[in-house]
Amino acid sequence: MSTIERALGLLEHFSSQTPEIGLSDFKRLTDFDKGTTHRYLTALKECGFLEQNPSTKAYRLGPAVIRLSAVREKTVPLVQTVAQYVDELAAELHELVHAAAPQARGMSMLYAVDGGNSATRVAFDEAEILPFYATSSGIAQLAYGPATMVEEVMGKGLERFTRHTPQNHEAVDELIGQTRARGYASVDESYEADVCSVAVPFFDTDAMARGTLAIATPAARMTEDMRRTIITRLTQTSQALTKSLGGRVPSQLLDIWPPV
Amino acid sequence: MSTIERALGLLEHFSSQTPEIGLSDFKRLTDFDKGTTHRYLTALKECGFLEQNPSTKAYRLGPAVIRLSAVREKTVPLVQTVAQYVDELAAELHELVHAAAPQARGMSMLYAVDGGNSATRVAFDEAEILPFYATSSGIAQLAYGPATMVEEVMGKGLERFTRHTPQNHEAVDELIGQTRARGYASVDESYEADVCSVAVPFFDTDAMARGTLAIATPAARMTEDMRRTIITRLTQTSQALTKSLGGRVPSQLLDIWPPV
DNA sequence: TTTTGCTGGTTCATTTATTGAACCGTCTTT
DNA sequence: AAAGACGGTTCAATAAATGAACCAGCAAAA
Repeated sequence: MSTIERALGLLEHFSSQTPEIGLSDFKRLTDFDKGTTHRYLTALKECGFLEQNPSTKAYRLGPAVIRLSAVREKTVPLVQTVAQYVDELAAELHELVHAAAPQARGMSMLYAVDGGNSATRVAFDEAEILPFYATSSGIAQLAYGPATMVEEVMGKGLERFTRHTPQNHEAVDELIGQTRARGYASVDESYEADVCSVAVPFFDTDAMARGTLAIATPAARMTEDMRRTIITRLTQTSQALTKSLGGRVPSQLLDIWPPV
Repeated sequence: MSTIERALGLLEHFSSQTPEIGLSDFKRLTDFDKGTTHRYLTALKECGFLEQNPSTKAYRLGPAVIRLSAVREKTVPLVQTVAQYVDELAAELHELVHAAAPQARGMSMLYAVDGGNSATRVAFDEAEILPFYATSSGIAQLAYGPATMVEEVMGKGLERFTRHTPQNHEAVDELIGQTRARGYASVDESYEADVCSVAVPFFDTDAMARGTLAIATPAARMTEDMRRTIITRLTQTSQALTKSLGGRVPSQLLDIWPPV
């Protein structure tokens, strides 16, 4: 792993639970040398990706991420398009609805709405990078994305999250095959205990998965009826979103997904 | 400049005008070796900061900036607070209103609204990093921010943007002094020809400038009356915003700024 | 009050990763 | 057909990165 990747990896430690992180905390989180860590933090700060809280000296995400996010949305307005579809689904089904996009080592959150009105809800963290092989979103992306993404996953070890996490590449391949056969991914309790989800891809102009739409519920609420409703609404929404983005649903899915 | 900083510097080349950039274009923009540039782009892509357009192979900003921006706003909800004040000022004064935050080498855009309803407007680019010494926002930040920021600017060369750009550190010091005396910065036509602006800081709990609010107009529309109105509304809005953020306006400004 | 332990931060001899000139395959232009 | 441009790769030489040891300041424990 290059110096650049090691430094940027520090940014992945921030979340709602850890808004600020000190130098020594970073050392503990990463097992990097403190001097090395300090140099990475200083470089990230110099470029605006981090800033220091003046009173605690702890580091937090800086203005560069706001600026670059605005540039990205201005130039590739994906979140603003996705948002309206996610808002609508969340208002209708009253569960956690989220959109994610692939990056090299997992699915990166784009937009999420917790439409839940129940006492029990699926916890959500926008910092999360969902592993490809252990989540519905990830498996949906692998099933309908470039073959090279599957090859990359097959070349790596599989970290275990719950007792249902796929433990070998054959199991992952089986999930991918299943997803291709039925037009959606549903990998229950594989990444988080007691959480069930369904995900579908949405598509680019080259009919490759550009990202995914997913709905997650506590296991108790994912009845057969609920699952059918979710599948129907996700496949419909994906077709509308793909069309909005000027993308193209691959023909093998047009045969499986009910038309809108 | 470290390898990390050189790599991250590539991200600053994206804007509305350049949504995608190819490897060879990056080489021309940066004068880095093509092999070196490719390695930087690959590392940034691996971490989700860049993605490649499948059809053109050109690079564009990736999903990591969206995710980290969401994390940053969740943990330090500055943009969402600032946005309502900027929206209100833009609707009222019908000019370009923007908020920016400091990073090491300039002011980074947080949020902007072009409230203009005239044929002539100030062009705006959210990718922009405003140099401290040549913009109203930058000078306002230097005047009311940590002394170390002024020292850093004084230790560097001053690039010229227009014929009004301050050409030596004495001139910058004079602008800072003037800003401290009157409670706002107004550095006209120094960064862009024919553009006038006024900026004020807003404050953190330690009474240090956390960022700035600014209004920019074409020179022809910045009449004496307009300037007075802008100054009044900016100082009032900064006090309200600082209060919303739980910050503290320094006492020397409370003597200058009219109370709300 | 003194000692210990923790924080953020710095230094520089040693080590490792980075660098960039030269090269490659593919596609477009002349 | 040849030249030129693109994205991308290789590896000997080079420069940057590394991390153990150290620092000052502050808080906690003895």
